[in-house]
Amino acid sequence: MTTSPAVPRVQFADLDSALAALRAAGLRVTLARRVILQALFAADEPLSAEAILTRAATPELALDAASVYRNLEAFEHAGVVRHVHLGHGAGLYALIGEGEREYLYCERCGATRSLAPRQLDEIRTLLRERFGHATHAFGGEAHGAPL
Amino acid sequence: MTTSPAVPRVQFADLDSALAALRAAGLRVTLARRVILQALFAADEPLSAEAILTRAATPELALDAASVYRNLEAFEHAGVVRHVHLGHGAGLYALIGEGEREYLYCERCGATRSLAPRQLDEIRTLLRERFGHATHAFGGEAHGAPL
DNA sequence: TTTTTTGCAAAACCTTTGCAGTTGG
DNA sequence: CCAACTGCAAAGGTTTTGCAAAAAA
Repeated sequence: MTTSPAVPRVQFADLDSALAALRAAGLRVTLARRVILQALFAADEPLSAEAILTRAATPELALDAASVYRNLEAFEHAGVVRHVHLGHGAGLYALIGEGEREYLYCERCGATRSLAPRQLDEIRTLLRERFGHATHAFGGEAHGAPL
Repeated sequence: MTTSPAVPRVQFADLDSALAALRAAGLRVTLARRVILQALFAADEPLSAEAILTRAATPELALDAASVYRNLEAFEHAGVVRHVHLGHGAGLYALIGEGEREYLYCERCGATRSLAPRQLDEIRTLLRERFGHATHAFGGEAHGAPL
């Protein structure tokens, strides 16, 4: 696998729109919230609270786990992130909105495959037809062929 | 909703075949293992370790949580149960084998809908065709119309 | 008898909560 | 200024691990 260091792939929409969503939800924009969102925007996969803490910690900012959890919950209420579980580990948080991704997790090998939401449209339709569910944020787990 | 107390619904195959599977995997058949499996057979939904502990505890048997976890892990290796997560709570354990069920969990209302495995055949096929997964033990989470 | 399994206790994780001090609007 | 937010510390819930006693084969 090769990487393209000159053209960093921008996976999600901009940070400012996420901050605007926070303001719209009546939340204040703080430094802690900025760096948490930046960590999520920089990653192209869901992050655990601990992973966010690690990535957002800088010499000058003493971010605490409690704040990360409290903020992620606030973000979830504001419709900015969603809280998912892949496998048996800690909960993970992923950005919602423009550029949002869906995830397929392999229980056998632990790999996570990132999908565009549209790639699950057929499955969503089938679920709705068969079981009456208008599924959003579909988070299935599969095991079988490695991802 | 009405119940039929006179005809208890037998949801899964027999306890003896599960015990045979344990022996086949080189595990000993102990009283603790018997009562854990009985609790799972008696329930028609996945149970948490704590739920199993509550249901399996009797005045004469001092079953411990550590034993429940150790045994559920052993059962999983032996192919007798599977370990799933529905929502954000504790892990749940469900029987595998004849009479096995699949579960659809509503993130909005918390309800769990039990399905016959065949009811997911179409979705399994679609997943395999689109993403190359021979999914077994499909454990999707959905939210939308209440279950 | 030999190995596995058990209960108990302690620890490891992950997450939540209380509180006094700080910060954003 | 005032309500919202923060770090710190402590607690809560779930799961794992170490070890000597008990039970299965």
